[in-house]
Amino acid sequence: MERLPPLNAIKAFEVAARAGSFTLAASELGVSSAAVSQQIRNLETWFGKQLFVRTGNRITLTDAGHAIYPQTARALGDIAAIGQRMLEGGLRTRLVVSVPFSLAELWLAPRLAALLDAFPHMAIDVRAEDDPIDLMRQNVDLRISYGDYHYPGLRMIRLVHDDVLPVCAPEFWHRHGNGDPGLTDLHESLFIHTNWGPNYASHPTWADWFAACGASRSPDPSHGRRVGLSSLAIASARLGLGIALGQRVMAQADLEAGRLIALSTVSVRLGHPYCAFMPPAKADRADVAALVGLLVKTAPAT
Amino acid sequence: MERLPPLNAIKAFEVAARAGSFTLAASELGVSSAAVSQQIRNLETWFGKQLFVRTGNRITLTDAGHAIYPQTARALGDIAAIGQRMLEGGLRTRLVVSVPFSLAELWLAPRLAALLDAFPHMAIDVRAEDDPIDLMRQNVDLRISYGDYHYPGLRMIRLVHDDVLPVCAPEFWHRHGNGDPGLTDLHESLFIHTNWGPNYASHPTWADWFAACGASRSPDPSHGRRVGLSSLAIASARLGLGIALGQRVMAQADLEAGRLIALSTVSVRLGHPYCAFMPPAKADRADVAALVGLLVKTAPAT
DNA sequence: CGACCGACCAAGAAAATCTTATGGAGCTTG
DNA sequence: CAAGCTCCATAAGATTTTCTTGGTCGGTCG
Repeated sequence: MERLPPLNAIKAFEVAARAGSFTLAASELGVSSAAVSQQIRNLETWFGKQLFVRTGNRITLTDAGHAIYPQTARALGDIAAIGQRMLEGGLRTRLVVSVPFSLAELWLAPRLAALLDAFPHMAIDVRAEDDPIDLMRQNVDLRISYGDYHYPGLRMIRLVHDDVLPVCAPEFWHRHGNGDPGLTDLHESLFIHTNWGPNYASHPTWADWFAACGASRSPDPSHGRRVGLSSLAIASARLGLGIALGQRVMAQADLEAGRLIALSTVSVRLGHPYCAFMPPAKADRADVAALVGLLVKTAPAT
Repeated sequence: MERLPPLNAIKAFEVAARAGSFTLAASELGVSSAAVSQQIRNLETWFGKQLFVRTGNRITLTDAGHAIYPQTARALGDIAAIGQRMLEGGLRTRLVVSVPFSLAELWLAPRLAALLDAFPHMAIDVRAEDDPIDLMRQNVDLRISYGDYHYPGLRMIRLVHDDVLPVCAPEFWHRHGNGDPGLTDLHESLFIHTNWGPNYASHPTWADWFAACGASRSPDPSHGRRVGLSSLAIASARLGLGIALGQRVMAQADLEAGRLIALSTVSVRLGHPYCAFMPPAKADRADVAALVGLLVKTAPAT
């Protein structure tokens, strides 16, 4: 004894009945019109009754379809409302954002500043932590991570596909530079190497950058300075400690302010983009949407 | 911007919350407990909130789960009710049964008589028609067909896997018989051949029956009588026109009444069972359920 | 009358779902 | 207190559902 009609077919029916067209319904649902057609037919054979009359290329609700439409719309509306209630449930309007350590200061902070300009009363928690993290357990509304692996069930939005380029402080270049954009003759000890940690095997190194230049040089990481965080490489370069292979998004502000200079136009793309992850239900929250919108907008065109 | 939580996960949640156990919920849903576990987790990541607390091998609703349960139950109940309304919609309580020509008289009719004994006021339409038929267009509530091909979306119930055996009228055997259960010496013209029609290539013939006996004989269908309907073969045999390879379910009554005699205990199974098909929603109708129940009950154990 | 639009259909592709098998945590029992 | 049970979690692979693609047909509009 079957009990419940196929729920996704009910959903398709509700949209199609409202839209008055399978094609429109399809675009609302983000699928092809054939898919809607099939779902509707599925429901019709379940009931053993036609729900639409097909007159050539147009559809109209049958009496039976008319009879059940309001109920379907109401029931689905109720279910949609469940998601909303869930969001307000905790009566906590604090927005919790989690970012990797490296992005917190040089990338997220300035953007958050812009957001707070627009919404001065928004309560935001920023948590700096490295993967892996569990959104649910730690009550995180929005997580920024490196990599576009599609975690099952989480909504993902690509933010920026960054690249790295050699940067250093102007004084440093004044003192040590030789004017060669190929950086071929510089002493090995002048380079800052970033150790990305075990989780980030795909990050570019100085060897990658020189290879992109067509040079065979590859400064030995055992000489020179080494830092364990990409934002720290930028900071070190800014302080005149050497030439860093810095991520553009992190160096941007310093470059514009003249605290850093780019030593070449050659850059190497990172293996993956930075992405935002969130539980799908939270994508509807105004504050989450605002922040994601801002982050996407301020991303350089990829 | 996603809008609706995954509906099947909602369904799983409703059942699990009501049952208080994933395992029980799983058996109610007819799936494995792992499936329920996954669906629940799916919903939890969608909301970004736990719905159950897992304490070892036991589960309890969280506050959030408690908060949404009533809504889910109500919404799903509404959707289930849609199916019910659909059934009563036409205010027609007439039960429409469709059977192949061959089954109408000798198989369905006596069973319907039994049903009407029990429910004298039941209004029944019997339609005799061969495949293919379209349940929906022709407003058929229950279709009996040969073959257990699972039509997509229709509920199917196997009724009886019939076999054929040689039968004839007692007087006929008295006149022409030779006492040999192998029927080896009978003249070819005494056999009645059934032409099952183009759709039924798998039906057994006299050749199959003799092969089952281990005999090499195979009466030439160009001699003897030929009929185009299996029930007509039974009727012809009853009238003394020859020896038919009759289906047991059709000959049953005549055999018991002595109007036909079985000439052998050797029988050949049909290629497929007879099955009942119906739109899933109609399986809930009391009259449909009653008829199906009766048909299943009166089927000989297979 | 011809071009376009929208629904249908069938086949293959893609994705969601389920099963199986395994492991662990907490009861219950001897 | 340990052994055995039950029940949930998890991962990998299988299965089934769902979706897309490409093509056809009927109807409508210019």
